[in-house]
Formats: sequence, structure tokens, C-alpha cells
Amino acid sequence: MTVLAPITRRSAESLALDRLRQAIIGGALPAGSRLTEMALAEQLATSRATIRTALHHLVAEGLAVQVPYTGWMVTSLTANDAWELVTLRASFESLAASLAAERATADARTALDTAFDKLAAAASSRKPAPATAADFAFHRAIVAAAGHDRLVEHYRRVSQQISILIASSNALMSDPTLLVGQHEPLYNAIVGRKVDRAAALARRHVESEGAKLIAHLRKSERAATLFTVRRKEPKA
Amino acid sequence: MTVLAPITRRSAESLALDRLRQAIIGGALPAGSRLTEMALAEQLATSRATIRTALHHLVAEGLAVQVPYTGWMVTSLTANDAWELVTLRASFESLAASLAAERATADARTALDTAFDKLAAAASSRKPAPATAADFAFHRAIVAAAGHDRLVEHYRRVSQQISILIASSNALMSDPTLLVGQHEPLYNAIVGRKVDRAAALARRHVESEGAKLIAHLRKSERAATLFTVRRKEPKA
DNA sequence: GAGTTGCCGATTGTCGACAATCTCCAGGCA
DNA sequence: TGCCTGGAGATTGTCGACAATCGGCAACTC
Repeated sequence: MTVLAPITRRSAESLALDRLRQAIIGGALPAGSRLTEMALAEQLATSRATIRTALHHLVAEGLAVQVPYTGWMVTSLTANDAWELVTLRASFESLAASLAAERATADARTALDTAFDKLAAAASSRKPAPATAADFAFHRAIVAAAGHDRLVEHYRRVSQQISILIASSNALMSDPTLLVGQHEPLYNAIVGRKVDRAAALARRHVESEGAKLIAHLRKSERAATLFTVRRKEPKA
Repeated sequence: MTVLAPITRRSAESLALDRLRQAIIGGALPAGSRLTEMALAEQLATSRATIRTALHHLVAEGLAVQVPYTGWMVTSLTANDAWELVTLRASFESLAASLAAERATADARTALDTAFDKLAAAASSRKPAPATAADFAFHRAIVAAAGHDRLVEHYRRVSQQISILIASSNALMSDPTLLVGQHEPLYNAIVGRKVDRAAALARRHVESEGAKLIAHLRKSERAATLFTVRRKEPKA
């Protein structure tokens, strides 16, 4: 009887939001870019009101910031922001891992298995981009397995901002072949229902990977500061 | 020279947001209330566009939800929502307590002392309302002392929703005189820079207080279900 | 009487126009 | 030169009007 899939007539707001989010996370709109309502309205062939709604959502997701009477811009992050994001992410994933180990449903466990298999496949292919994507997806699967809607929302917010960080600082990707070894203990702890061990491993993993990212950012920030000082100090 | 305090000409959006937020947290707009743009625009003597912006902010803060083409309403929370909020709050306060113990500035420590003194004063007054307010303020001071802007933002979101919960279920206030004893060990651990102990105490405190709230909600939810079934089942 | 269809009121979605505000730069002045 | 003033331009803040959509009720059909 039901041969027709439902058509989803989505609002222009929602379409615009998706396009903007993808452009930011994908790096097409780099960190710090100015976003003017009129220009966006023209490019996306819609009105300022629609763009405004989408921009409000981007701010709520932490992908953009608004300066009153001045404009909107893509969130620009410093090394200190990176520290904040990493510490929050560690807390979230630690909580998620312990909950997942304790009470993941059968479906969630299957999804976790699939995500881990894909991570292994992507790692053996040695291509950085798919490997990074599979890495993110595996972590998302852990969070989803916690069965905690608000945790998913809060996690999404910090991981999207970390995506900006990675996109803007052509981040160091460690050797893809190491990925499996880095994640396997955590995976085993969760499926083996070792609650405390899963939490500890998740925290340690996120913190150690985060430390590399922060160190990388601090280095480029120092370089940028030196450059700025040389160029702009005489003028100020 | 400076005899005049600065006047702050705030945008109508911001004023409207404050009024709405206060009405929700204070219970004037109870959980589940419908919020229609036109009615709010009329009451606050502004336009729908302004109200819309404020409502978007409320959604971002977790105080309202939007149903497309249908309306906005004050967030309504179940016992399961309460569980999510408590687990998140425990993670946030645990992180905050360890960071505060590790690296709070002198100013933050002073603010923490003040907040604890006020808590003690409010507790000895035995009035529930000020005691609850001082309780919240002390916890906010701990989070602020962590020196972590994003943590403050995320914490604010969950604690505001918990405020809805408390306002809507005339929550059980434990004896105010017990407050000091409940918080003193945590306070001492933070000022004594016992990082791990502070984290553990914060988690335990939030979880045990949260457990009471959740139990209370589950009980009233069961009662409500029985009532609903008796009243509505014959009709369905 | 059960199910379906069509309609109506209510509410949000979208739009274009005008007002308020900010930023920046040119010009005047000591 | 260095500082303040003023105005132009750009951008968001605010508004009212119309269009799209939703939910429920009444009328209709069988």
C-alpha cells in the first residue's frame, strides 16, 4: 500500500542552515570570515529574515558569533579555546563511555561495531581524510550509545567547534594506521561492559589527542604573534 | 571626574529575552505554556521580529522549544529529562571543582569565600527561598572559579532547565540548616587545592541531591499517569 | 454510523522597507 | 604631529504585511 516515500518540504531556514554549517565545517567559510546578512540572502536566494534565523542557529551551535550592529562572523578560536573544547570533550566522552558500557541497547551496540569496523577499514586504506571522518564517526557512535539526548546535543556543539579548529589549522593527522590501536582498548572496554575502565580510557584518549592539537595551535599562535608584532606594532 | 554611571541602551531583543527568561525561571510562565509571537509582542509592546529573536535565544538556552508552523512553548521536562540534566550537571561540576581547586585566581577564591559565607547565613535564617538561591549561587561560584568560559555556558544551560524543574514541581527543599554541612567538605577541598577530592565530592553531592529530585518526579509522574489513564482511557 | 473530504481560524514562515547604530576616514585645530 | 570632530557608508535592529502551513470541525458520502 505504501509505495511512496514521504516528501519532506523543509523550510528555507533549515536549508539555509545546512548550507551554511557545511560551508563552515568544510572550510569554505574559514574561521573569522564575515557573514553579512544581505550577501548571504542574495547568494542563497532568500530573504534577510530567513538568513537571520539560520545565523541565530549557527550561534547556538557555536559556529558563529554576533556583534551587535556590526555583523556576524565565523567563530574564530584560539589555543585557549582549544583547551576549553578539549577539556569539555573529555568530560563528555568519559560520561558517554561509562553510560554506553553500562546500558547501551542492542541496536546501539551494533552501530558501535559497525563504526569500529569502518574505522579499521579507513585506517588500513591509509587515506587521511576518510580516516579522520571515520574517527569522528566512531566517537559519535559512542556518544549515541549512551542513550542520553542532551549529552548528544552538548557533544555536538563542542565537536563542531573542534572541526573548525581542524579545518582552519590543516591539522596534523597522526598516521592512520595507528588509529585502530588507539581506539581498540576503549572499544573493548565498552562492549565488555567495563564501566570505569571505559570512562578512564575515553578521557585519556581525548586528552592525549587534544594535547597534540593544543600544542600545534600554541606553536602557530606564537609564530603569528611574532609576525603581527613585526608588521603592526609600528602602526599602533 | 566620573560622577555619572554609564547608561546602557540595550536592544529591545535583549530586554525581551530577560523578561521572558525571568518569567519562565520564576514560574510565571509554567512548563508547557504556549508562547504565541503575537501575544508576546503585544504584551511587551514590541514587534514579532523582536520576540522571534528572543524566542530563538530561549530555545538555545533550553528554556523553550519550537514546533514548526504550530508554536513555541516553555520546555516541559520528564523524569528522564531530569536524569539527563543531573548526570550532565554532575560531570560539569566535577570538572569545575577540579579546575577550581587547581587554578582558581585570587579573585575567584574571594568570590567563592563570599558565596560560602552567604550560604551559611541563608542557611541559618532557615528561610527556604533565600537558602535555595544561595545554594545555586555557591555552585555557580565554583563553576566560575574554574576559569572556563564554555563550561560556564554549558553549565548555565543545564542549571536553568533544572530551575524549571524545581519551579514546576514545588520541589522538596531539604532542611536549610543541613546546607552548610552538605557543602563544607567540597568548599574545603577546593580552597585546600585537593583536586581529585574536590572532583569526587562535587560529583557525589550533585548526584545525591539529584537522586532525590528524580525520585520525587518519578513519583508524581506515576500519579499523573494513573490519573490520566482513569480519565482518558474510556474515550480512546 | 464510520470514514473521508473540504473548509476555517490560528500561527508561524517569509518578505521588503525604514530606523538605529557602528566603523572608518577625512578634515580641522592646537 | 597628534588629537578631536563630523559625516558618509555599511550593517544590523525593528516593523508591518502577506503567504504557507497546521489542527480541528463540520459537512458530505456510502
